Amino acid sequence: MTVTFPTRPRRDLVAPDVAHAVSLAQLLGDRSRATILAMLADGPHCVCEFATALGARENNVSNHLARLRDAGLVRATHRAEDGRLAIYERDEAAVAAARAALFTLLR
Amino acid sequence: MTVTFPTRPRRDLVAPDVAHAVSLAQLLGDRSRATILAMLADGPHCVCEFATALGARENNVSNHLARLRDAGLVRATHRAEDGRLAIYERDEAAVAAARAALFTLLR
DNA sequence: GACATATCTCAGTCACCGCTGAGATATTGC
DNA sequence: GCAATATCTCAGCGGTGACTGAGATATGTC
Repeated sequence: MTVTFPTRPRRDLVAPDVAHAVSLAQLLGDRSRATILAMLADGPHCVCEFATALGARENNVSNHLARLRDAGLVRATHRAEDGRLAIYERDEAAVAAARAALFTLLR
Repeated sequence: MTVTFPTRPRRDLVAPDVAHAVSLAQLLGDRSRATILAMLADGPHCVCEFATALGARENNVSNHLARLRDAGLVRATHRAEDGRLAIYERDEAAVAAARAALFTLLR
């Protein structure tokens, strides 16, 4: 049920801890990173594919991928066919956890 | 089903449009705004309550609320008891739409 | 009316973050 | 070995955005 506003403002309210959800939202709040995550929903991609689709430089994309890696949302693998390519894929468990954290904010 | 990485990188990939989800994530990517939205899940609050809970100044909170208002996520009302108080409540339809947009990013 | 309270607006400042440029590493193909 | 390709790292620059300070408005209280 929804609580109605009391007669007088309350001064004892405690701010909920939103730090985790905020850091996730900051990651999603960039066009490049959001696009990367959306593209990864359809399967793995290499850095050069992101760079082409985004119209961005590869070192720029690499920086964004490092942020996503640090957050655990994606991981890099290498294929035997061409060891130069860094193939990125989503960590589905981490993505599900991120979904849950953001939904808690907007529950 | 998940698509595996092809033999060669593709150069014809198109970046999906994530603009709306990104702007929402930017709104959530700030501790003050995220806290405000989380507090509003339990019912309406006035500006001074947010300011106290956040340890922030009221003009600062007012600025954040203006951002959330512009995005349509919250709206302000005034009670008859004290017309000075601006009581904020969430727009549940807009919040649901925001949830859906962010879910699309992490689908 | 005078004062206090609650909120809003906006210009100015400062810190953070994304992009660039340069250079390094590793792998493949000739 | 040498050149090309793919990626990574990092310092530096510039723009965006959050916080502050000052002032305005509106309402409530005495």
